[in-house]
Amino acid sequence: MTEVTLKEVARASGCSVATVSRVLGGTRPVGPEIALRVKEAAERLGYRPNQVARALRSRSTGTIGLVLPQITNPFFPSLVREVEHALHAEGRALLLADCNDDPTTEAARITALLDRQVDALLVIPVDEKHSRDAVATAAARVPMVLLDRGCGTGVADLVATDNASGMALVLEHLAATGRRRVCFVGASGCDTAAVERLAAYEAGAASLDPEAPGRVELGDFSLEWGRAAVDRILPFRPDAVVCANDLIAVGALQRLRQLGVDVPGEIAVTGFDDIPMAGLADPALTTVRQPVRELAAEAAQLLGSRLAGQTDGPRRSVRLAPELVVRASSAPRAPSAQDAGSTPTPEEDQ
Amino acid sequence: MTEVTLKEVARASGCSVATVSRVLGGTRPVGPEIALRVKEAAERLGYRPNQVARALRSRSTGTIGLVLPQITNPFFPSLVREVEHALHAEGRALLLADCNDDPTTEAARITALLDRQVDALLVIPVDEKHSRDAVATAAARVPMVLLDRGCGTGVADLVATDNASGMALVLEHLAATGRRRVCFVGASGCDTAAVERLAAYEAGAASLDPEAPGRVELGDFSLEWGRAAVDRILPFRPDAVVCANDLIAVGALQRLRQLGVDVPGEIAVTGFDDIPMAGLADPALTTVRQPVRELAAEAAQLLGSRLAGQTDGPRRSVRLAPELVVRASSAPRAPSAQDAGSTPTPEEDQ
DNA sequence: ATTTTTCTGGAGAACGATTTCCCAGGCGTT
DNA sequence: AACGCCTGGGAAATCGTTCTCCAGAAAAAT
Repeated sequence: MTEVTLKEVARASGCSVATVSRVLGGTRPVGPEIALRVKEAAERLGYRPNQVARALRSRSTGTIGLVLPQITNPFFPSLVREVEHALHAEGRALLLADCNDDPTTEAARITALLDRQVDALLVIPVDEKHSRDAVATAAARVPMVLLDRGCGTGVADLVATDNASGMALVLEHLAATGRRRVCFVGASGCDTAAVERLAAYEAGAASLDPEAPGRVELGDFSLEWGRAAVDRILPFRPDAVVCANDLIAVGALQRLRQLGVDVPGEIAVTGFDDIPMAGLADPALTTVRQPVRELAAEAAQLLGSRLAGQTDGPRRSVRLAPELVVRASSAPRAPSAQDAGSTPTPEEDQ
Repeated sequence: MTEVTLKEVARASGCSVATVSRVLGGTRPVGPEIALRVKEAAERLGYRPNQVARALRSRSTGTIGLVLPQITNPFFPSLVREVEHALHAEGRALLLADCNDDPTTEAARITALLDRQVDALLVIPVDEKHSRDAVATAAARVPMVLLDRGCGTGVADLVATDNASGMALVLEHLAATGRRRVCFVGASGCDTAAVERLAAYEAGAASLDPEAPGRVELGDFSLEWGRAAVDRILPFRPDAVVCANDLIAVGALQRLRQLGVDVPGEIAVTGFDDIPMAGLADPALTTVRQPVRELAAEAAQLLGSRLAGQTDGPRRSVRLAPELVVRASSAPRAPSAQDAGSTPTPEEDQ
């Protein structure tokens, strides 16, 4: 019933532990008949190498830590899933830490994982500024890849979606479908997703309609904020509401429906992320799909190359292009001319 | 830059590694002045005990493995979150494994975690039958607690929601609000959640209306099935649709809305789990809230007691009572008498 | 035939902590 | 004063691997 160790396999096959280790690990050539005896004995006894002992000796646990703000954020589960699969495919395991959107616990989780001798860290930082210290000191000790969100510059490698081009896709789409008075509902948070999407919106919106830049409202990445923001932007009579993520957008949709506003007839609504809920909203939400699988694969590969010795190259920053998913919430307006009172756009009822 | 070890602390404080270990671990009393020297040196050097070495010696990694079917199933993230917090609160870490709803990869993940010397396993089994072998053999090696779903009897400890009483709450509620022709949309899967909820429905529905047992349709735990199932039960003109989980229910709501059926006016819809999406559906979904935090806490505590030596007691099975969350989707019908044709219930318009 | 290289296998030292065993004093008892 | 007990501390074994030496034999080169 007790654990089968190398020593027992050695005894059973009549040779030394060194030889057994060599046979099983393929480290050095071993005579064919002894190799066979060893393999048989190991098989027969059901030997499984003790990863802890192996880790102690080889100074590598084969474990990767993943620290994220909140697993309950609906964008993360699919990301976690892909990361887990990518890591398991190379024989590594995933230590998961949820830090409740709090930089302090984030720091605590990071040191806890370092104490456990993780080979590397994947971190989705909570806050661009407040996460920085913990991330930087940790990055000095193990390879670290930031995922989905950045954390200052030059602190660690980064794999993230190209928020700017995603937002540009949204604005082009809205422009192409005749929307002119666009508002933005974003988050005032200090994570890079919030910052970059806002910046990209402002850049794009300015070029879209220079003299009448859209109204910008900032709250947090929540459904409740989406609902509340609608009441604050409605007086500006927008014909499109660009939201910084899908949760906000779904909240906005709910409130608009409650107020009897026609979406997409009067107002188009767009999100960002393409969480599962987006396709199920009513109307289905036009959004920007993050390349989740590719993000995970890229992060895993980058991590792998850092672990394989490329530990001192320059910091890499990989941006993956997202994809626009057009759904009902931004469908072109039927020529109902219902909103002729506010901003008459003569070319729309040709 | 290199790792600070016990030996270095010993040298810096002028005593042996044994003494340092005793001071820091509090294993045995040590003279006050030496203890102080040691603590100062450890602090000054920034000593952090190497958990791998500690694990090898003490035969305990402080790591718990969690194996679940699919992290993307919207019920699981909150459960994972609570489990993670409960474990971290006692200084343990969580190794996460997602097995893609496949019993074969589930078995592979379990052995991978065992090879990593996890102290115990938390498993949400994919399938009551096909998961059994892997779970049973693993349970023979480490403490194991099944979470949310069972896996045969007597295989391992179990902490789960009392599905039967949850379903009973739903049926009582529907009966109390005057629903008579109830249909059930469930899952034909072999996990205990599906089985128990179906069984409880059949028991409760029979006692509710003995001569006209409701129609039962079985598919899987998905939104798509919820949509499809609506078309199959509508010919039976139900006034309530009980769904085995929230995903099915939300799918059903969508299809019913598409067909122009009034919910809850004509038909009430209920779900199970209370995933975040439930409160956001339109109409908001009446459902059964699983006590997620309590499930996690109970599982962690049970695991703790097993790890503390209670390894040979009888298998425990803990069932936690869920809570009915009444929302709009099952509101009592306004006395509009719109459905007078199907099942006239004279007492409802008093 | 002798020297050098290669090749195979074993003995044993790490890895970094915990823990057992042992020893040197200090104190109390007879 | 002698003996035993208790206390505080160090030396060393241990956990299960990996890996570096080292020794002997066989093969190759001189």
